[in-house]
Amino acid sequence: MEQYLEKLKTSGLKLTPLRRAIIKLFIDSDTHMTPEDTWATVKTQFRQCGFPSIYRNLESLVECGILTRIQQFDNKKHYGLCNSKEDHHHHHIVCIKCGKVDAIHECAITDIKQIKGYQIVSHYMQVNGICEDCM
Amino acid sequence: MEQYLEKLKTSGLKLTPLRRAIIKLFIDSDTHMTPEDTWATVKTQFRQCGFPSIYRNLESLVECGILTRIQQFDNKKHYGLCNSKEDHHHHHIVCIKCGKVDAIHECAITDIKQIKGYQIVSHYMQVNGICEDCM
DNA sequence: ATATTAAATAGAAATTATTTTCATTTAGAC
DNA sequence: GTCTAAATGAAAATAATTTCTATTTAATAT
Repeated sequence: MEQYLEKLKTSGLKLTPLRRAIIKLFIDSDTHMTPEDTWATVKTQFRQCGFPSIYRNLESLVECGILTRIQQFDNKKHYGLCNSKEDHHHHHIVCIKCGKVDAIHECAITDIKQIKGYQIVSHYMQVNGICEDCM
Repeated sequence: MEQYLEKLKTSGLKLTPLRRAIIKLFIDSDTHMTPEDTWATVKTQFRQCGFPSIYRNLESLVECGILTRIQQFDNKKHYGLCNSKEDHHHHHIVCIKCGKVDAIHECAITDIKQIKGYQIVSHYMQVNGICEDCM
């Protein structure tokens, strides 16, 4: 938890009870979640927690590097905890069984200078796999 | 156009006027589009073209390899023409200026056997760049 | 401790995107 | 031409996300 609160502070975001609860939820659940998933759990502790706060916070927490966006092609946003210790470029692997997210530092693109006449600006990579617990 | 119609046939999908128009639109526009973009253009030719047909067809065309899903993190679906000649594993590069999509065959993951105890199942990679025309 | 202030919150309502349902039409095979 | 499963359009429903606004609160300086 400490490392995440540190990131919040660095980004100038306030440590509100809601934010703490969201972060704790991601740490405890160890899976990626949609805004609705998040809200469903958080509202058991904060009876009057609104959707907008969930949506805004999930995005804020991505901005400051605590969460990462996970792609699922199902019309919903998905977020996972970014457990990377380091700050620089990395990707994530997602367990297709339990939804667990892990930072990975393998990256092919850094070696590729030029692609068919394109100038590379950025890239997104998501690896899907099965984690040890789910094998 | 021929190569795409071939893919349709192989997948057992009927060649309807709407499908032909959608494919032609992607060929001509040379950019990725949301269902709404697609509908807006297609309806100039098919006055009574409904949303559901657009949504269904875009997904069908992804299934048979004519289109590919493009990730944009903006709550909309995005589709681009998949111009890969070959059938096997590949990724796409997207021009951040004009939206043009190209197949690329560079792939890092094929070299990586194991990631931190995960068994790799699949991966998605999207490279964003600037194409020659936009440089 | 207390006051201050910009940031964060909840709630309601609005907006936007997507899907379902179903009756009708049509492409492709015979 | 006939047939049949697939595809279509229209309306309505659903689901996801955002906007708006008044209120509250965390963090800072006093």
